[in-house]
Amino acid sequence: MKDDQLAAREPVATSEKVLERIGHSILSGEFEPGERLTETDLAQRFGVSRSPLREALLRLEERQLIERVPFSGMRVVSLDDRTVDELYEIRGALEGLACRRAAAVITPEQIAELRGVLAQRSRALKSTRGDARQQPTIQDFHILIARISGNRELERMLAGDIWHYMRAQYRRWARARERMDLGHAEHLRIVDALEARDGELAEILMRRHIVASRQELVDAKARAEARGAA
Amino acid sequence: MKDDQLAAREPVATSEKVLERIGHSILSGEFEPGERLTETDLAQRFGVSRSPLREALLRLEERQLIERVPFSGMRVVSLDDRTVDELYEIRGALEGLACRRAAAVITPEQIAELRGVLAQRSRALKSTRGDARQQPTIQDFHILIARISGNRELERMLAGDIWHYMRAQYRRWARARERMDLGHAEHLRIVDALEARDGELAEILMRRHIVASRQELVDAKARAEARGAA
DNA sequence: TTAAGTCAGATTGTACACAATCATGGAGTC
DNA sequence: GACTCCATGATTGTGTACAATCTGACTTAA
Repeated sequence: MKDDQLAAREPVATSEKVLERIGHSILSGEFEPGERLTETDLAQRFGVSRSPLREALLRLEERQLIERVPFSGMRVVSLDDRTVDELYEIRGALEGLACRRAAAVITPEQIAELRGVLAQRSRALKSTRGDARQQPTIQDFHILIARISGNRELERMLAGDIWHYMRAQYRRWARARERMDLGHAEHLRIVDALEARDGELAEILMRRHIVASRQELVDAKARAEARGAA
Repeated sequence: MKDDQLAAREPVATSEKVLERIGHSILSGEFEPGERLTETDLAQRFGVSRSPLREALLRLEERQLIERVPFSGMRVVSLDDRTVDELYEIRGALEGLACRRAAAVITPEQIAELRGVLAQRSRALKSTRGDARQQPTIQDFHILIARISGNRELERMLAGDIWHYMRAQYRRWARARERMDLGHAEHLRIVDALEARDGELAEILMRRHIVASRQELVDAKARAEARGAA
């Protein structure tokens, strides 16, 4: 069962199904960033009419996964370095807030749950030899903190597609696993701070963690470009 | 000219025009929160077909201004107290970030611009006798800081409709002007901090300012309910 | 050679008809 | 009397045809 909560009913309408499919195609990299899309092609490709397809595309546009220009065409969003920087900065502020609030209300059971997620992720990391594409619990840790904070709007915001998309572009370059181990240590320290009910510290640690993640992305991209063409 | 920047082209498509109209109707309170809407009625009302109307409604749903349930109906979102609390908390974190970053890069010209906005608002406040509905520059101050911060995604986020809608519900109760004067003083202190390039202080002041605004909303609503039916 | 103008092709935007689904009310039964 | 079932109306979801708009190439003239 996937719907963790809040009655996420299975999609019955065609538009919902095609929305999930296209969204997944973008997030998984099946559609390249910047790739041009046409309604007719997509409709044929997915075997649906243009009407439900359009609905899906409009939603994706509102979620900033595709860009459209009237009467002209549409394309998959390509996040440039500046935008990724900006998004990471926003994410740091939001997750910092989540940590601060979570520290005030967290229960022992929830602490155990957080540690469980980290342990599961650590195991999965070893078994798959660091293949980042098969980590189902990476962002679960962050989302879980947001949920513990009790701020549903914050949780909803941090669960948005744009963040997944941002991370997806990261996976393209990051084959190295050093960062993963470092990240794991940082995660543990965040949980420690939450357990100590030190909201201020937890917020600072989370902000640093996100800054470090962003820095690793920059470095990984630089290395990749140095290998590729320079 | 309204398009401040970024080539906000005038809408040519019917769906864009009807989107603006419905959005304005919701934000202005012409459509009550919780009011039920039907596609057929709205289509007749605005003299358009259901197709462009549906596009507008889908966008509004993604922006959390209306709620839809498949095959059943749709209604204008009604923000309950808890949600407003959560949104204010998020807004505080985001605007705090904007202040922190703006302090690092602000120019004397931009400081003057901020003071200009405050002065204009102060004048408007006197001339219209504190009628909150005719304040075109209230949120301009906040958006301007976000713009100065240089984080375009942050600016886009803080310019979202949901925040306008949240404030709109506030205007319903707030006729008193004490809060406006207090808010004015707080705004001035924020600008002072920005001018001193004290990002940390600016962030703290902005967070407090938003907490105070939220508190005033709670009090105003309590007073209104006490007057009305209690 | 370059520039503007125009025309065709492609693509999106809109309208309308029909199908799928849901909610409400009443009839029937236990 | 309360409950279940079913039919009917209302509402949204989908398919298809057509109109509006844009892009790019080709022509033509300076």
